[in-house]
Amino acid sequence: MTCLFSDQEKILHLLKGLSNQINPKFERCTGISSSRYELLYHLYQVDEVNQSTLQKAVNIDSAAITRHLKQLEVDGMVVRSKIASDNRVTLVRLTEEGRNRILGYKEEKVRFVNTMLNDFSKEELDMVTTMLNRMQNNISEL
Amino acid sequence: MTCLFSDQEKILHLLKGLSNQINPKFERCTGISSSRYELLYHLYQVDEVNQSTLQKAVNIDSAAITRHLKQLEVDGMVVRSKIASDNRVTLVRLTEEGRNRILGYKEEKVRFVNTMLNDFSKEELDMVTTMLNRMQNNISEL
DNA sequence: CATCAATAGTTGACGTATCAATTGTTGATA
DNA sequence: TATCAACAATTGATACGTCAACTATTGATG
Repeated sequence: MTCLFSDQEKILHLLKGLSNQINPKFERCTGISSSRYELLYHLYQVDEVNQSTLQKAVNIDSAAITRHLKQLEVDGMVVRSKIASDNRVTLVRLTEEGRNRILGYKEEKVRFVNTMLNDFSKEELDMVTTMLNRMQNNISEL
Repeated sequence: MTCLFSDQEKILHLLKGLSNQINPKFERCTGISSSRYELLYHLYQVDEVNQSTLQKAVNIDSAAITRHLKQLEVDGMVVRSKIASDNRVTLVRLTEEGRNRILGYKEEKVRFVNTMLNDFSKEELDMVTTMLNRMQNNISEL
């Protein structure tokens, strides 16, 4: 089965395939979805934020943010509260429970990424990073 | 807003963000989803295949394959037929219509990938390709 | 001060991917 | 030949992400 894709096209295919595989595997390995993890981990660092800055940090649609946070609140990982000075915004913060659990997830995540990037040198890591960033920039205004 | 992620973790984040952006943009630019495109394009090359080999080529879940092909059949891009020698398999092939349309999509796709990889040298393309392949291998048995 | 554009968050509709379970068929083997 | 494991395709449940439309609030400008 020959492949008539150009090099460029192959990269698109690879990218798609890789990230389709990552999500389920990440969750199986760590016990949490990668989006949820990023939300929690960001909260871990900043203590308290409103949703829209959280949205920018994690870079997924705000509709998805709302739904994730609602579920994380049900799960007791997160509390949401209104702020008096501006009734539009809702602040989000980790609960004690969430703060504790995130540490376990973090460990599993590190194990996961280390497996994935197991044989990568420091230089290679830098290279992929900048390349992925360049791709992102190149399509950012489409 | 400082970022306490390790280099490895950033790559995961980038990968996710990139591929989340790619899918909607690809569809806006080309007029077809990237999965559908890959299915059609593969069919264009092989003339006729059964679904499971198509599934392996495109590398998405067989449930998704079934649904895509059903819709593509409704859209008149594809025909599915049974084979006498083995009643389990269904063969898929492009219609004339599909065969014509894929060419237009192909052009738009090439334009899209060229934009995304606009400033990449041949060496860089090779490098990303092998790196993405390595990552895929590294997580393949998780 | 009234109006109106901008902002924060939410909801609904939709597309797509996964996994698990199911149906129907085939082929090997006891 | 009857049984049973393997296989192809399908379906149902679930999760995630996007976009577009909507609500409520805020703040600036006439």
